[in-house]
Amino acid sequence: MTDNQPARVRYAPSPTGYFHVGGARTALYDYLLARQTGGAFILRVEDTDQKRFNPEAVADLLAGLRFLGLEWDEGVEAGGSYGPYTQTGRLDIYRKYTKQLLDDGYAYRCFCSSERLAAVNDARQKAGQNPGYDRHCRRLAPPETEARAAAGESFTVRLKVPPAGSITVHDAIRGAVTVKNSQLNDAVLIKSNGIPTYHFAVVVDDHLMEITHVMRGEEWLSSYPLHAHLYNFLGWEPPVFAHLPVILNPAGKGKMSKRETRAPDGSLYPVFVHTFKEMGYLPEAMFNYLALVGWSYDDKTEFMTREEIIGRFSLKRVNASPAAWNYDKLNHFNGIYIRRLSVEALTDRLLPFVRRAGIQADRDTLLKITPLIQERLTLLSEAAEKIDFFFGDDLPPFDLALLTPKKLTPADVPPILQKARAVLARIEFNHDALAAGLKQAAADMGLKAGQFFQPVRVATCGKKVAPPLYGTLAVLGKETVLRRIDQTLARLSE
RNA sequence: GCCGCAUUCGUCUAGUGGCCCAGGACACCACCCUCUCAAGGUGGCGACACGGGUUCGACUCCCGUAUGCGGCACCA
Repeated sequence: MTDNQPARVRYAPSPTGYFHVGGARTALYDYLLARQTGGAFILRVEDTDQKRFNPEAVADLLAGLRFLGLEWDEGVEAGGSYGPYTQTGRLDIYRKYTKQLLDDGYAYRCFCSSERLAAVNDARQKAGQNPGYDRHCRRLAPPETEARAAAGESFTVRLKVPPAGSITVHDAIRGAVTVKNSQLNDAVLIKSNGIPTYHFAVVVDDHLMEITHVMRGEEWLSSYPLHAHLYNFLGWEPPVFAHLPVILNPAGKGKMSKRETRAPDGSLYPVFVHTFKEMGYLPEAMFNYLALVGWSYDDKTEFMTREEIIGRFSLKRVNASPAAWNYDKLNHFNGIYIRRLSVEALTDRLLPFVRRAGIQADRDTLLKITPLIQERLTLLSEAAEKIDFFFGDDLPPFDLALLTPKKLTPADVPPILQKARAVLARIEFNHDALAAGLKQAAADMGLKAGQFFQPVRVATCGKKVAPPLYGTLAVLGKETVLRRIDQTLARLSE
């Protein structure tokens, strides 16, 4: 399927917020390419923005990647021979290449104050020009700038963009993109605090870590030409670049929010990986769906195993246009994956969700209940409210009006329950016997099965919508079933 | 404002000049199955943004317009 050499691919988020689906999709594609080619998936943390750094974000990121099964071979916590894998640990390295750029005349020191920069920006915009820096310090002679720097004056280091001409860059998804150099700014490479900007750090790190494919969000496409100049000035061969389209909100209008919002009905629209996990989305369903947000294999194949996706993934088939996140479709995927699980596996995944909901469930009992709800689940978290009545001896009070089936009256209910009780008392509690007995009982009373079953269901489960009756009664057991029917009958006669 | 990217059913997509009066999936609707709810089955609704070219022939190529998105920070 692939003719690629082993790829070294990195996921390099900046830890400023929780791990969301956009980042997860990028990490997934990185992982796929690395696994497909037998290469390495590397995790690097871009913490050059000290102001927005959030230590909680790193933990959330690692947990999210592990949940999705995107195990990395190298990087944070995994180690490797290209470290450090956190940018603030690489300051000496950046210093070395800054000096090289300065010495070669591809960069210069800038002493402008932020006030002046802001003023220049305003003036340029008012004059109808592109906002940006006016290259004021670009003409300063190196001996002078060195002296000022040595004297302790604060400065940044800027890239010396070629004054004329244009540059053509290649994107694996979009093809060639040409930009005039006049559109480019003399971007800051090193901030006055000595820490590199993203632009500089990413180029140095990717090169030194021998990254072969850079996948990142589309928002970086505009600065790609800048990075390309940097590769040229440093005399390095650039890796393959692929700018992934943004993920749109479900309406397809505008970017998917990086904050979780609620629908008018109060339900949550998750965007963080940890929230999807808490809601009971399966990692395999997320993996499959995420792969399809922007990529497709052919005109009809959608359900694929991890191995199949790894084998079939191709950057050439990544769409250049943005894709809307479709919760309905993800839910559908999740339901399919839940149904594909073995009863044992589903039970094990359900157990923590059920217990978290406050139900004292034991695995053996749950094992018997799972088959009854397996094809009725979209999310693992939905199980609890579907099976709560299986636990505890007595039912919490329910609305007696629920007992009355369509076309019948409340007065019809007691005779039905009495008939059901009589039949249930004498038959064995297995599926076939229950089916035969209850159907016969309905026929004896001249009722449709549905009419006869409703009071029985409500009296034993406490709700109108419940798993199939025969299986439910069998799990509940004769003793509990008869007692609950008696209790309902008693409430009705009060 | 300037620059860049994108534009097929409501949504995700297939389609690389004739196989397409456009195929699949989610959602929606109807019917079937059925003890409720699901699941499953069958069928239906529904799209090439617009205008010019190029060509015997354009969803596919070119130009323009419109719309959306991104960038133009000592944030990533």
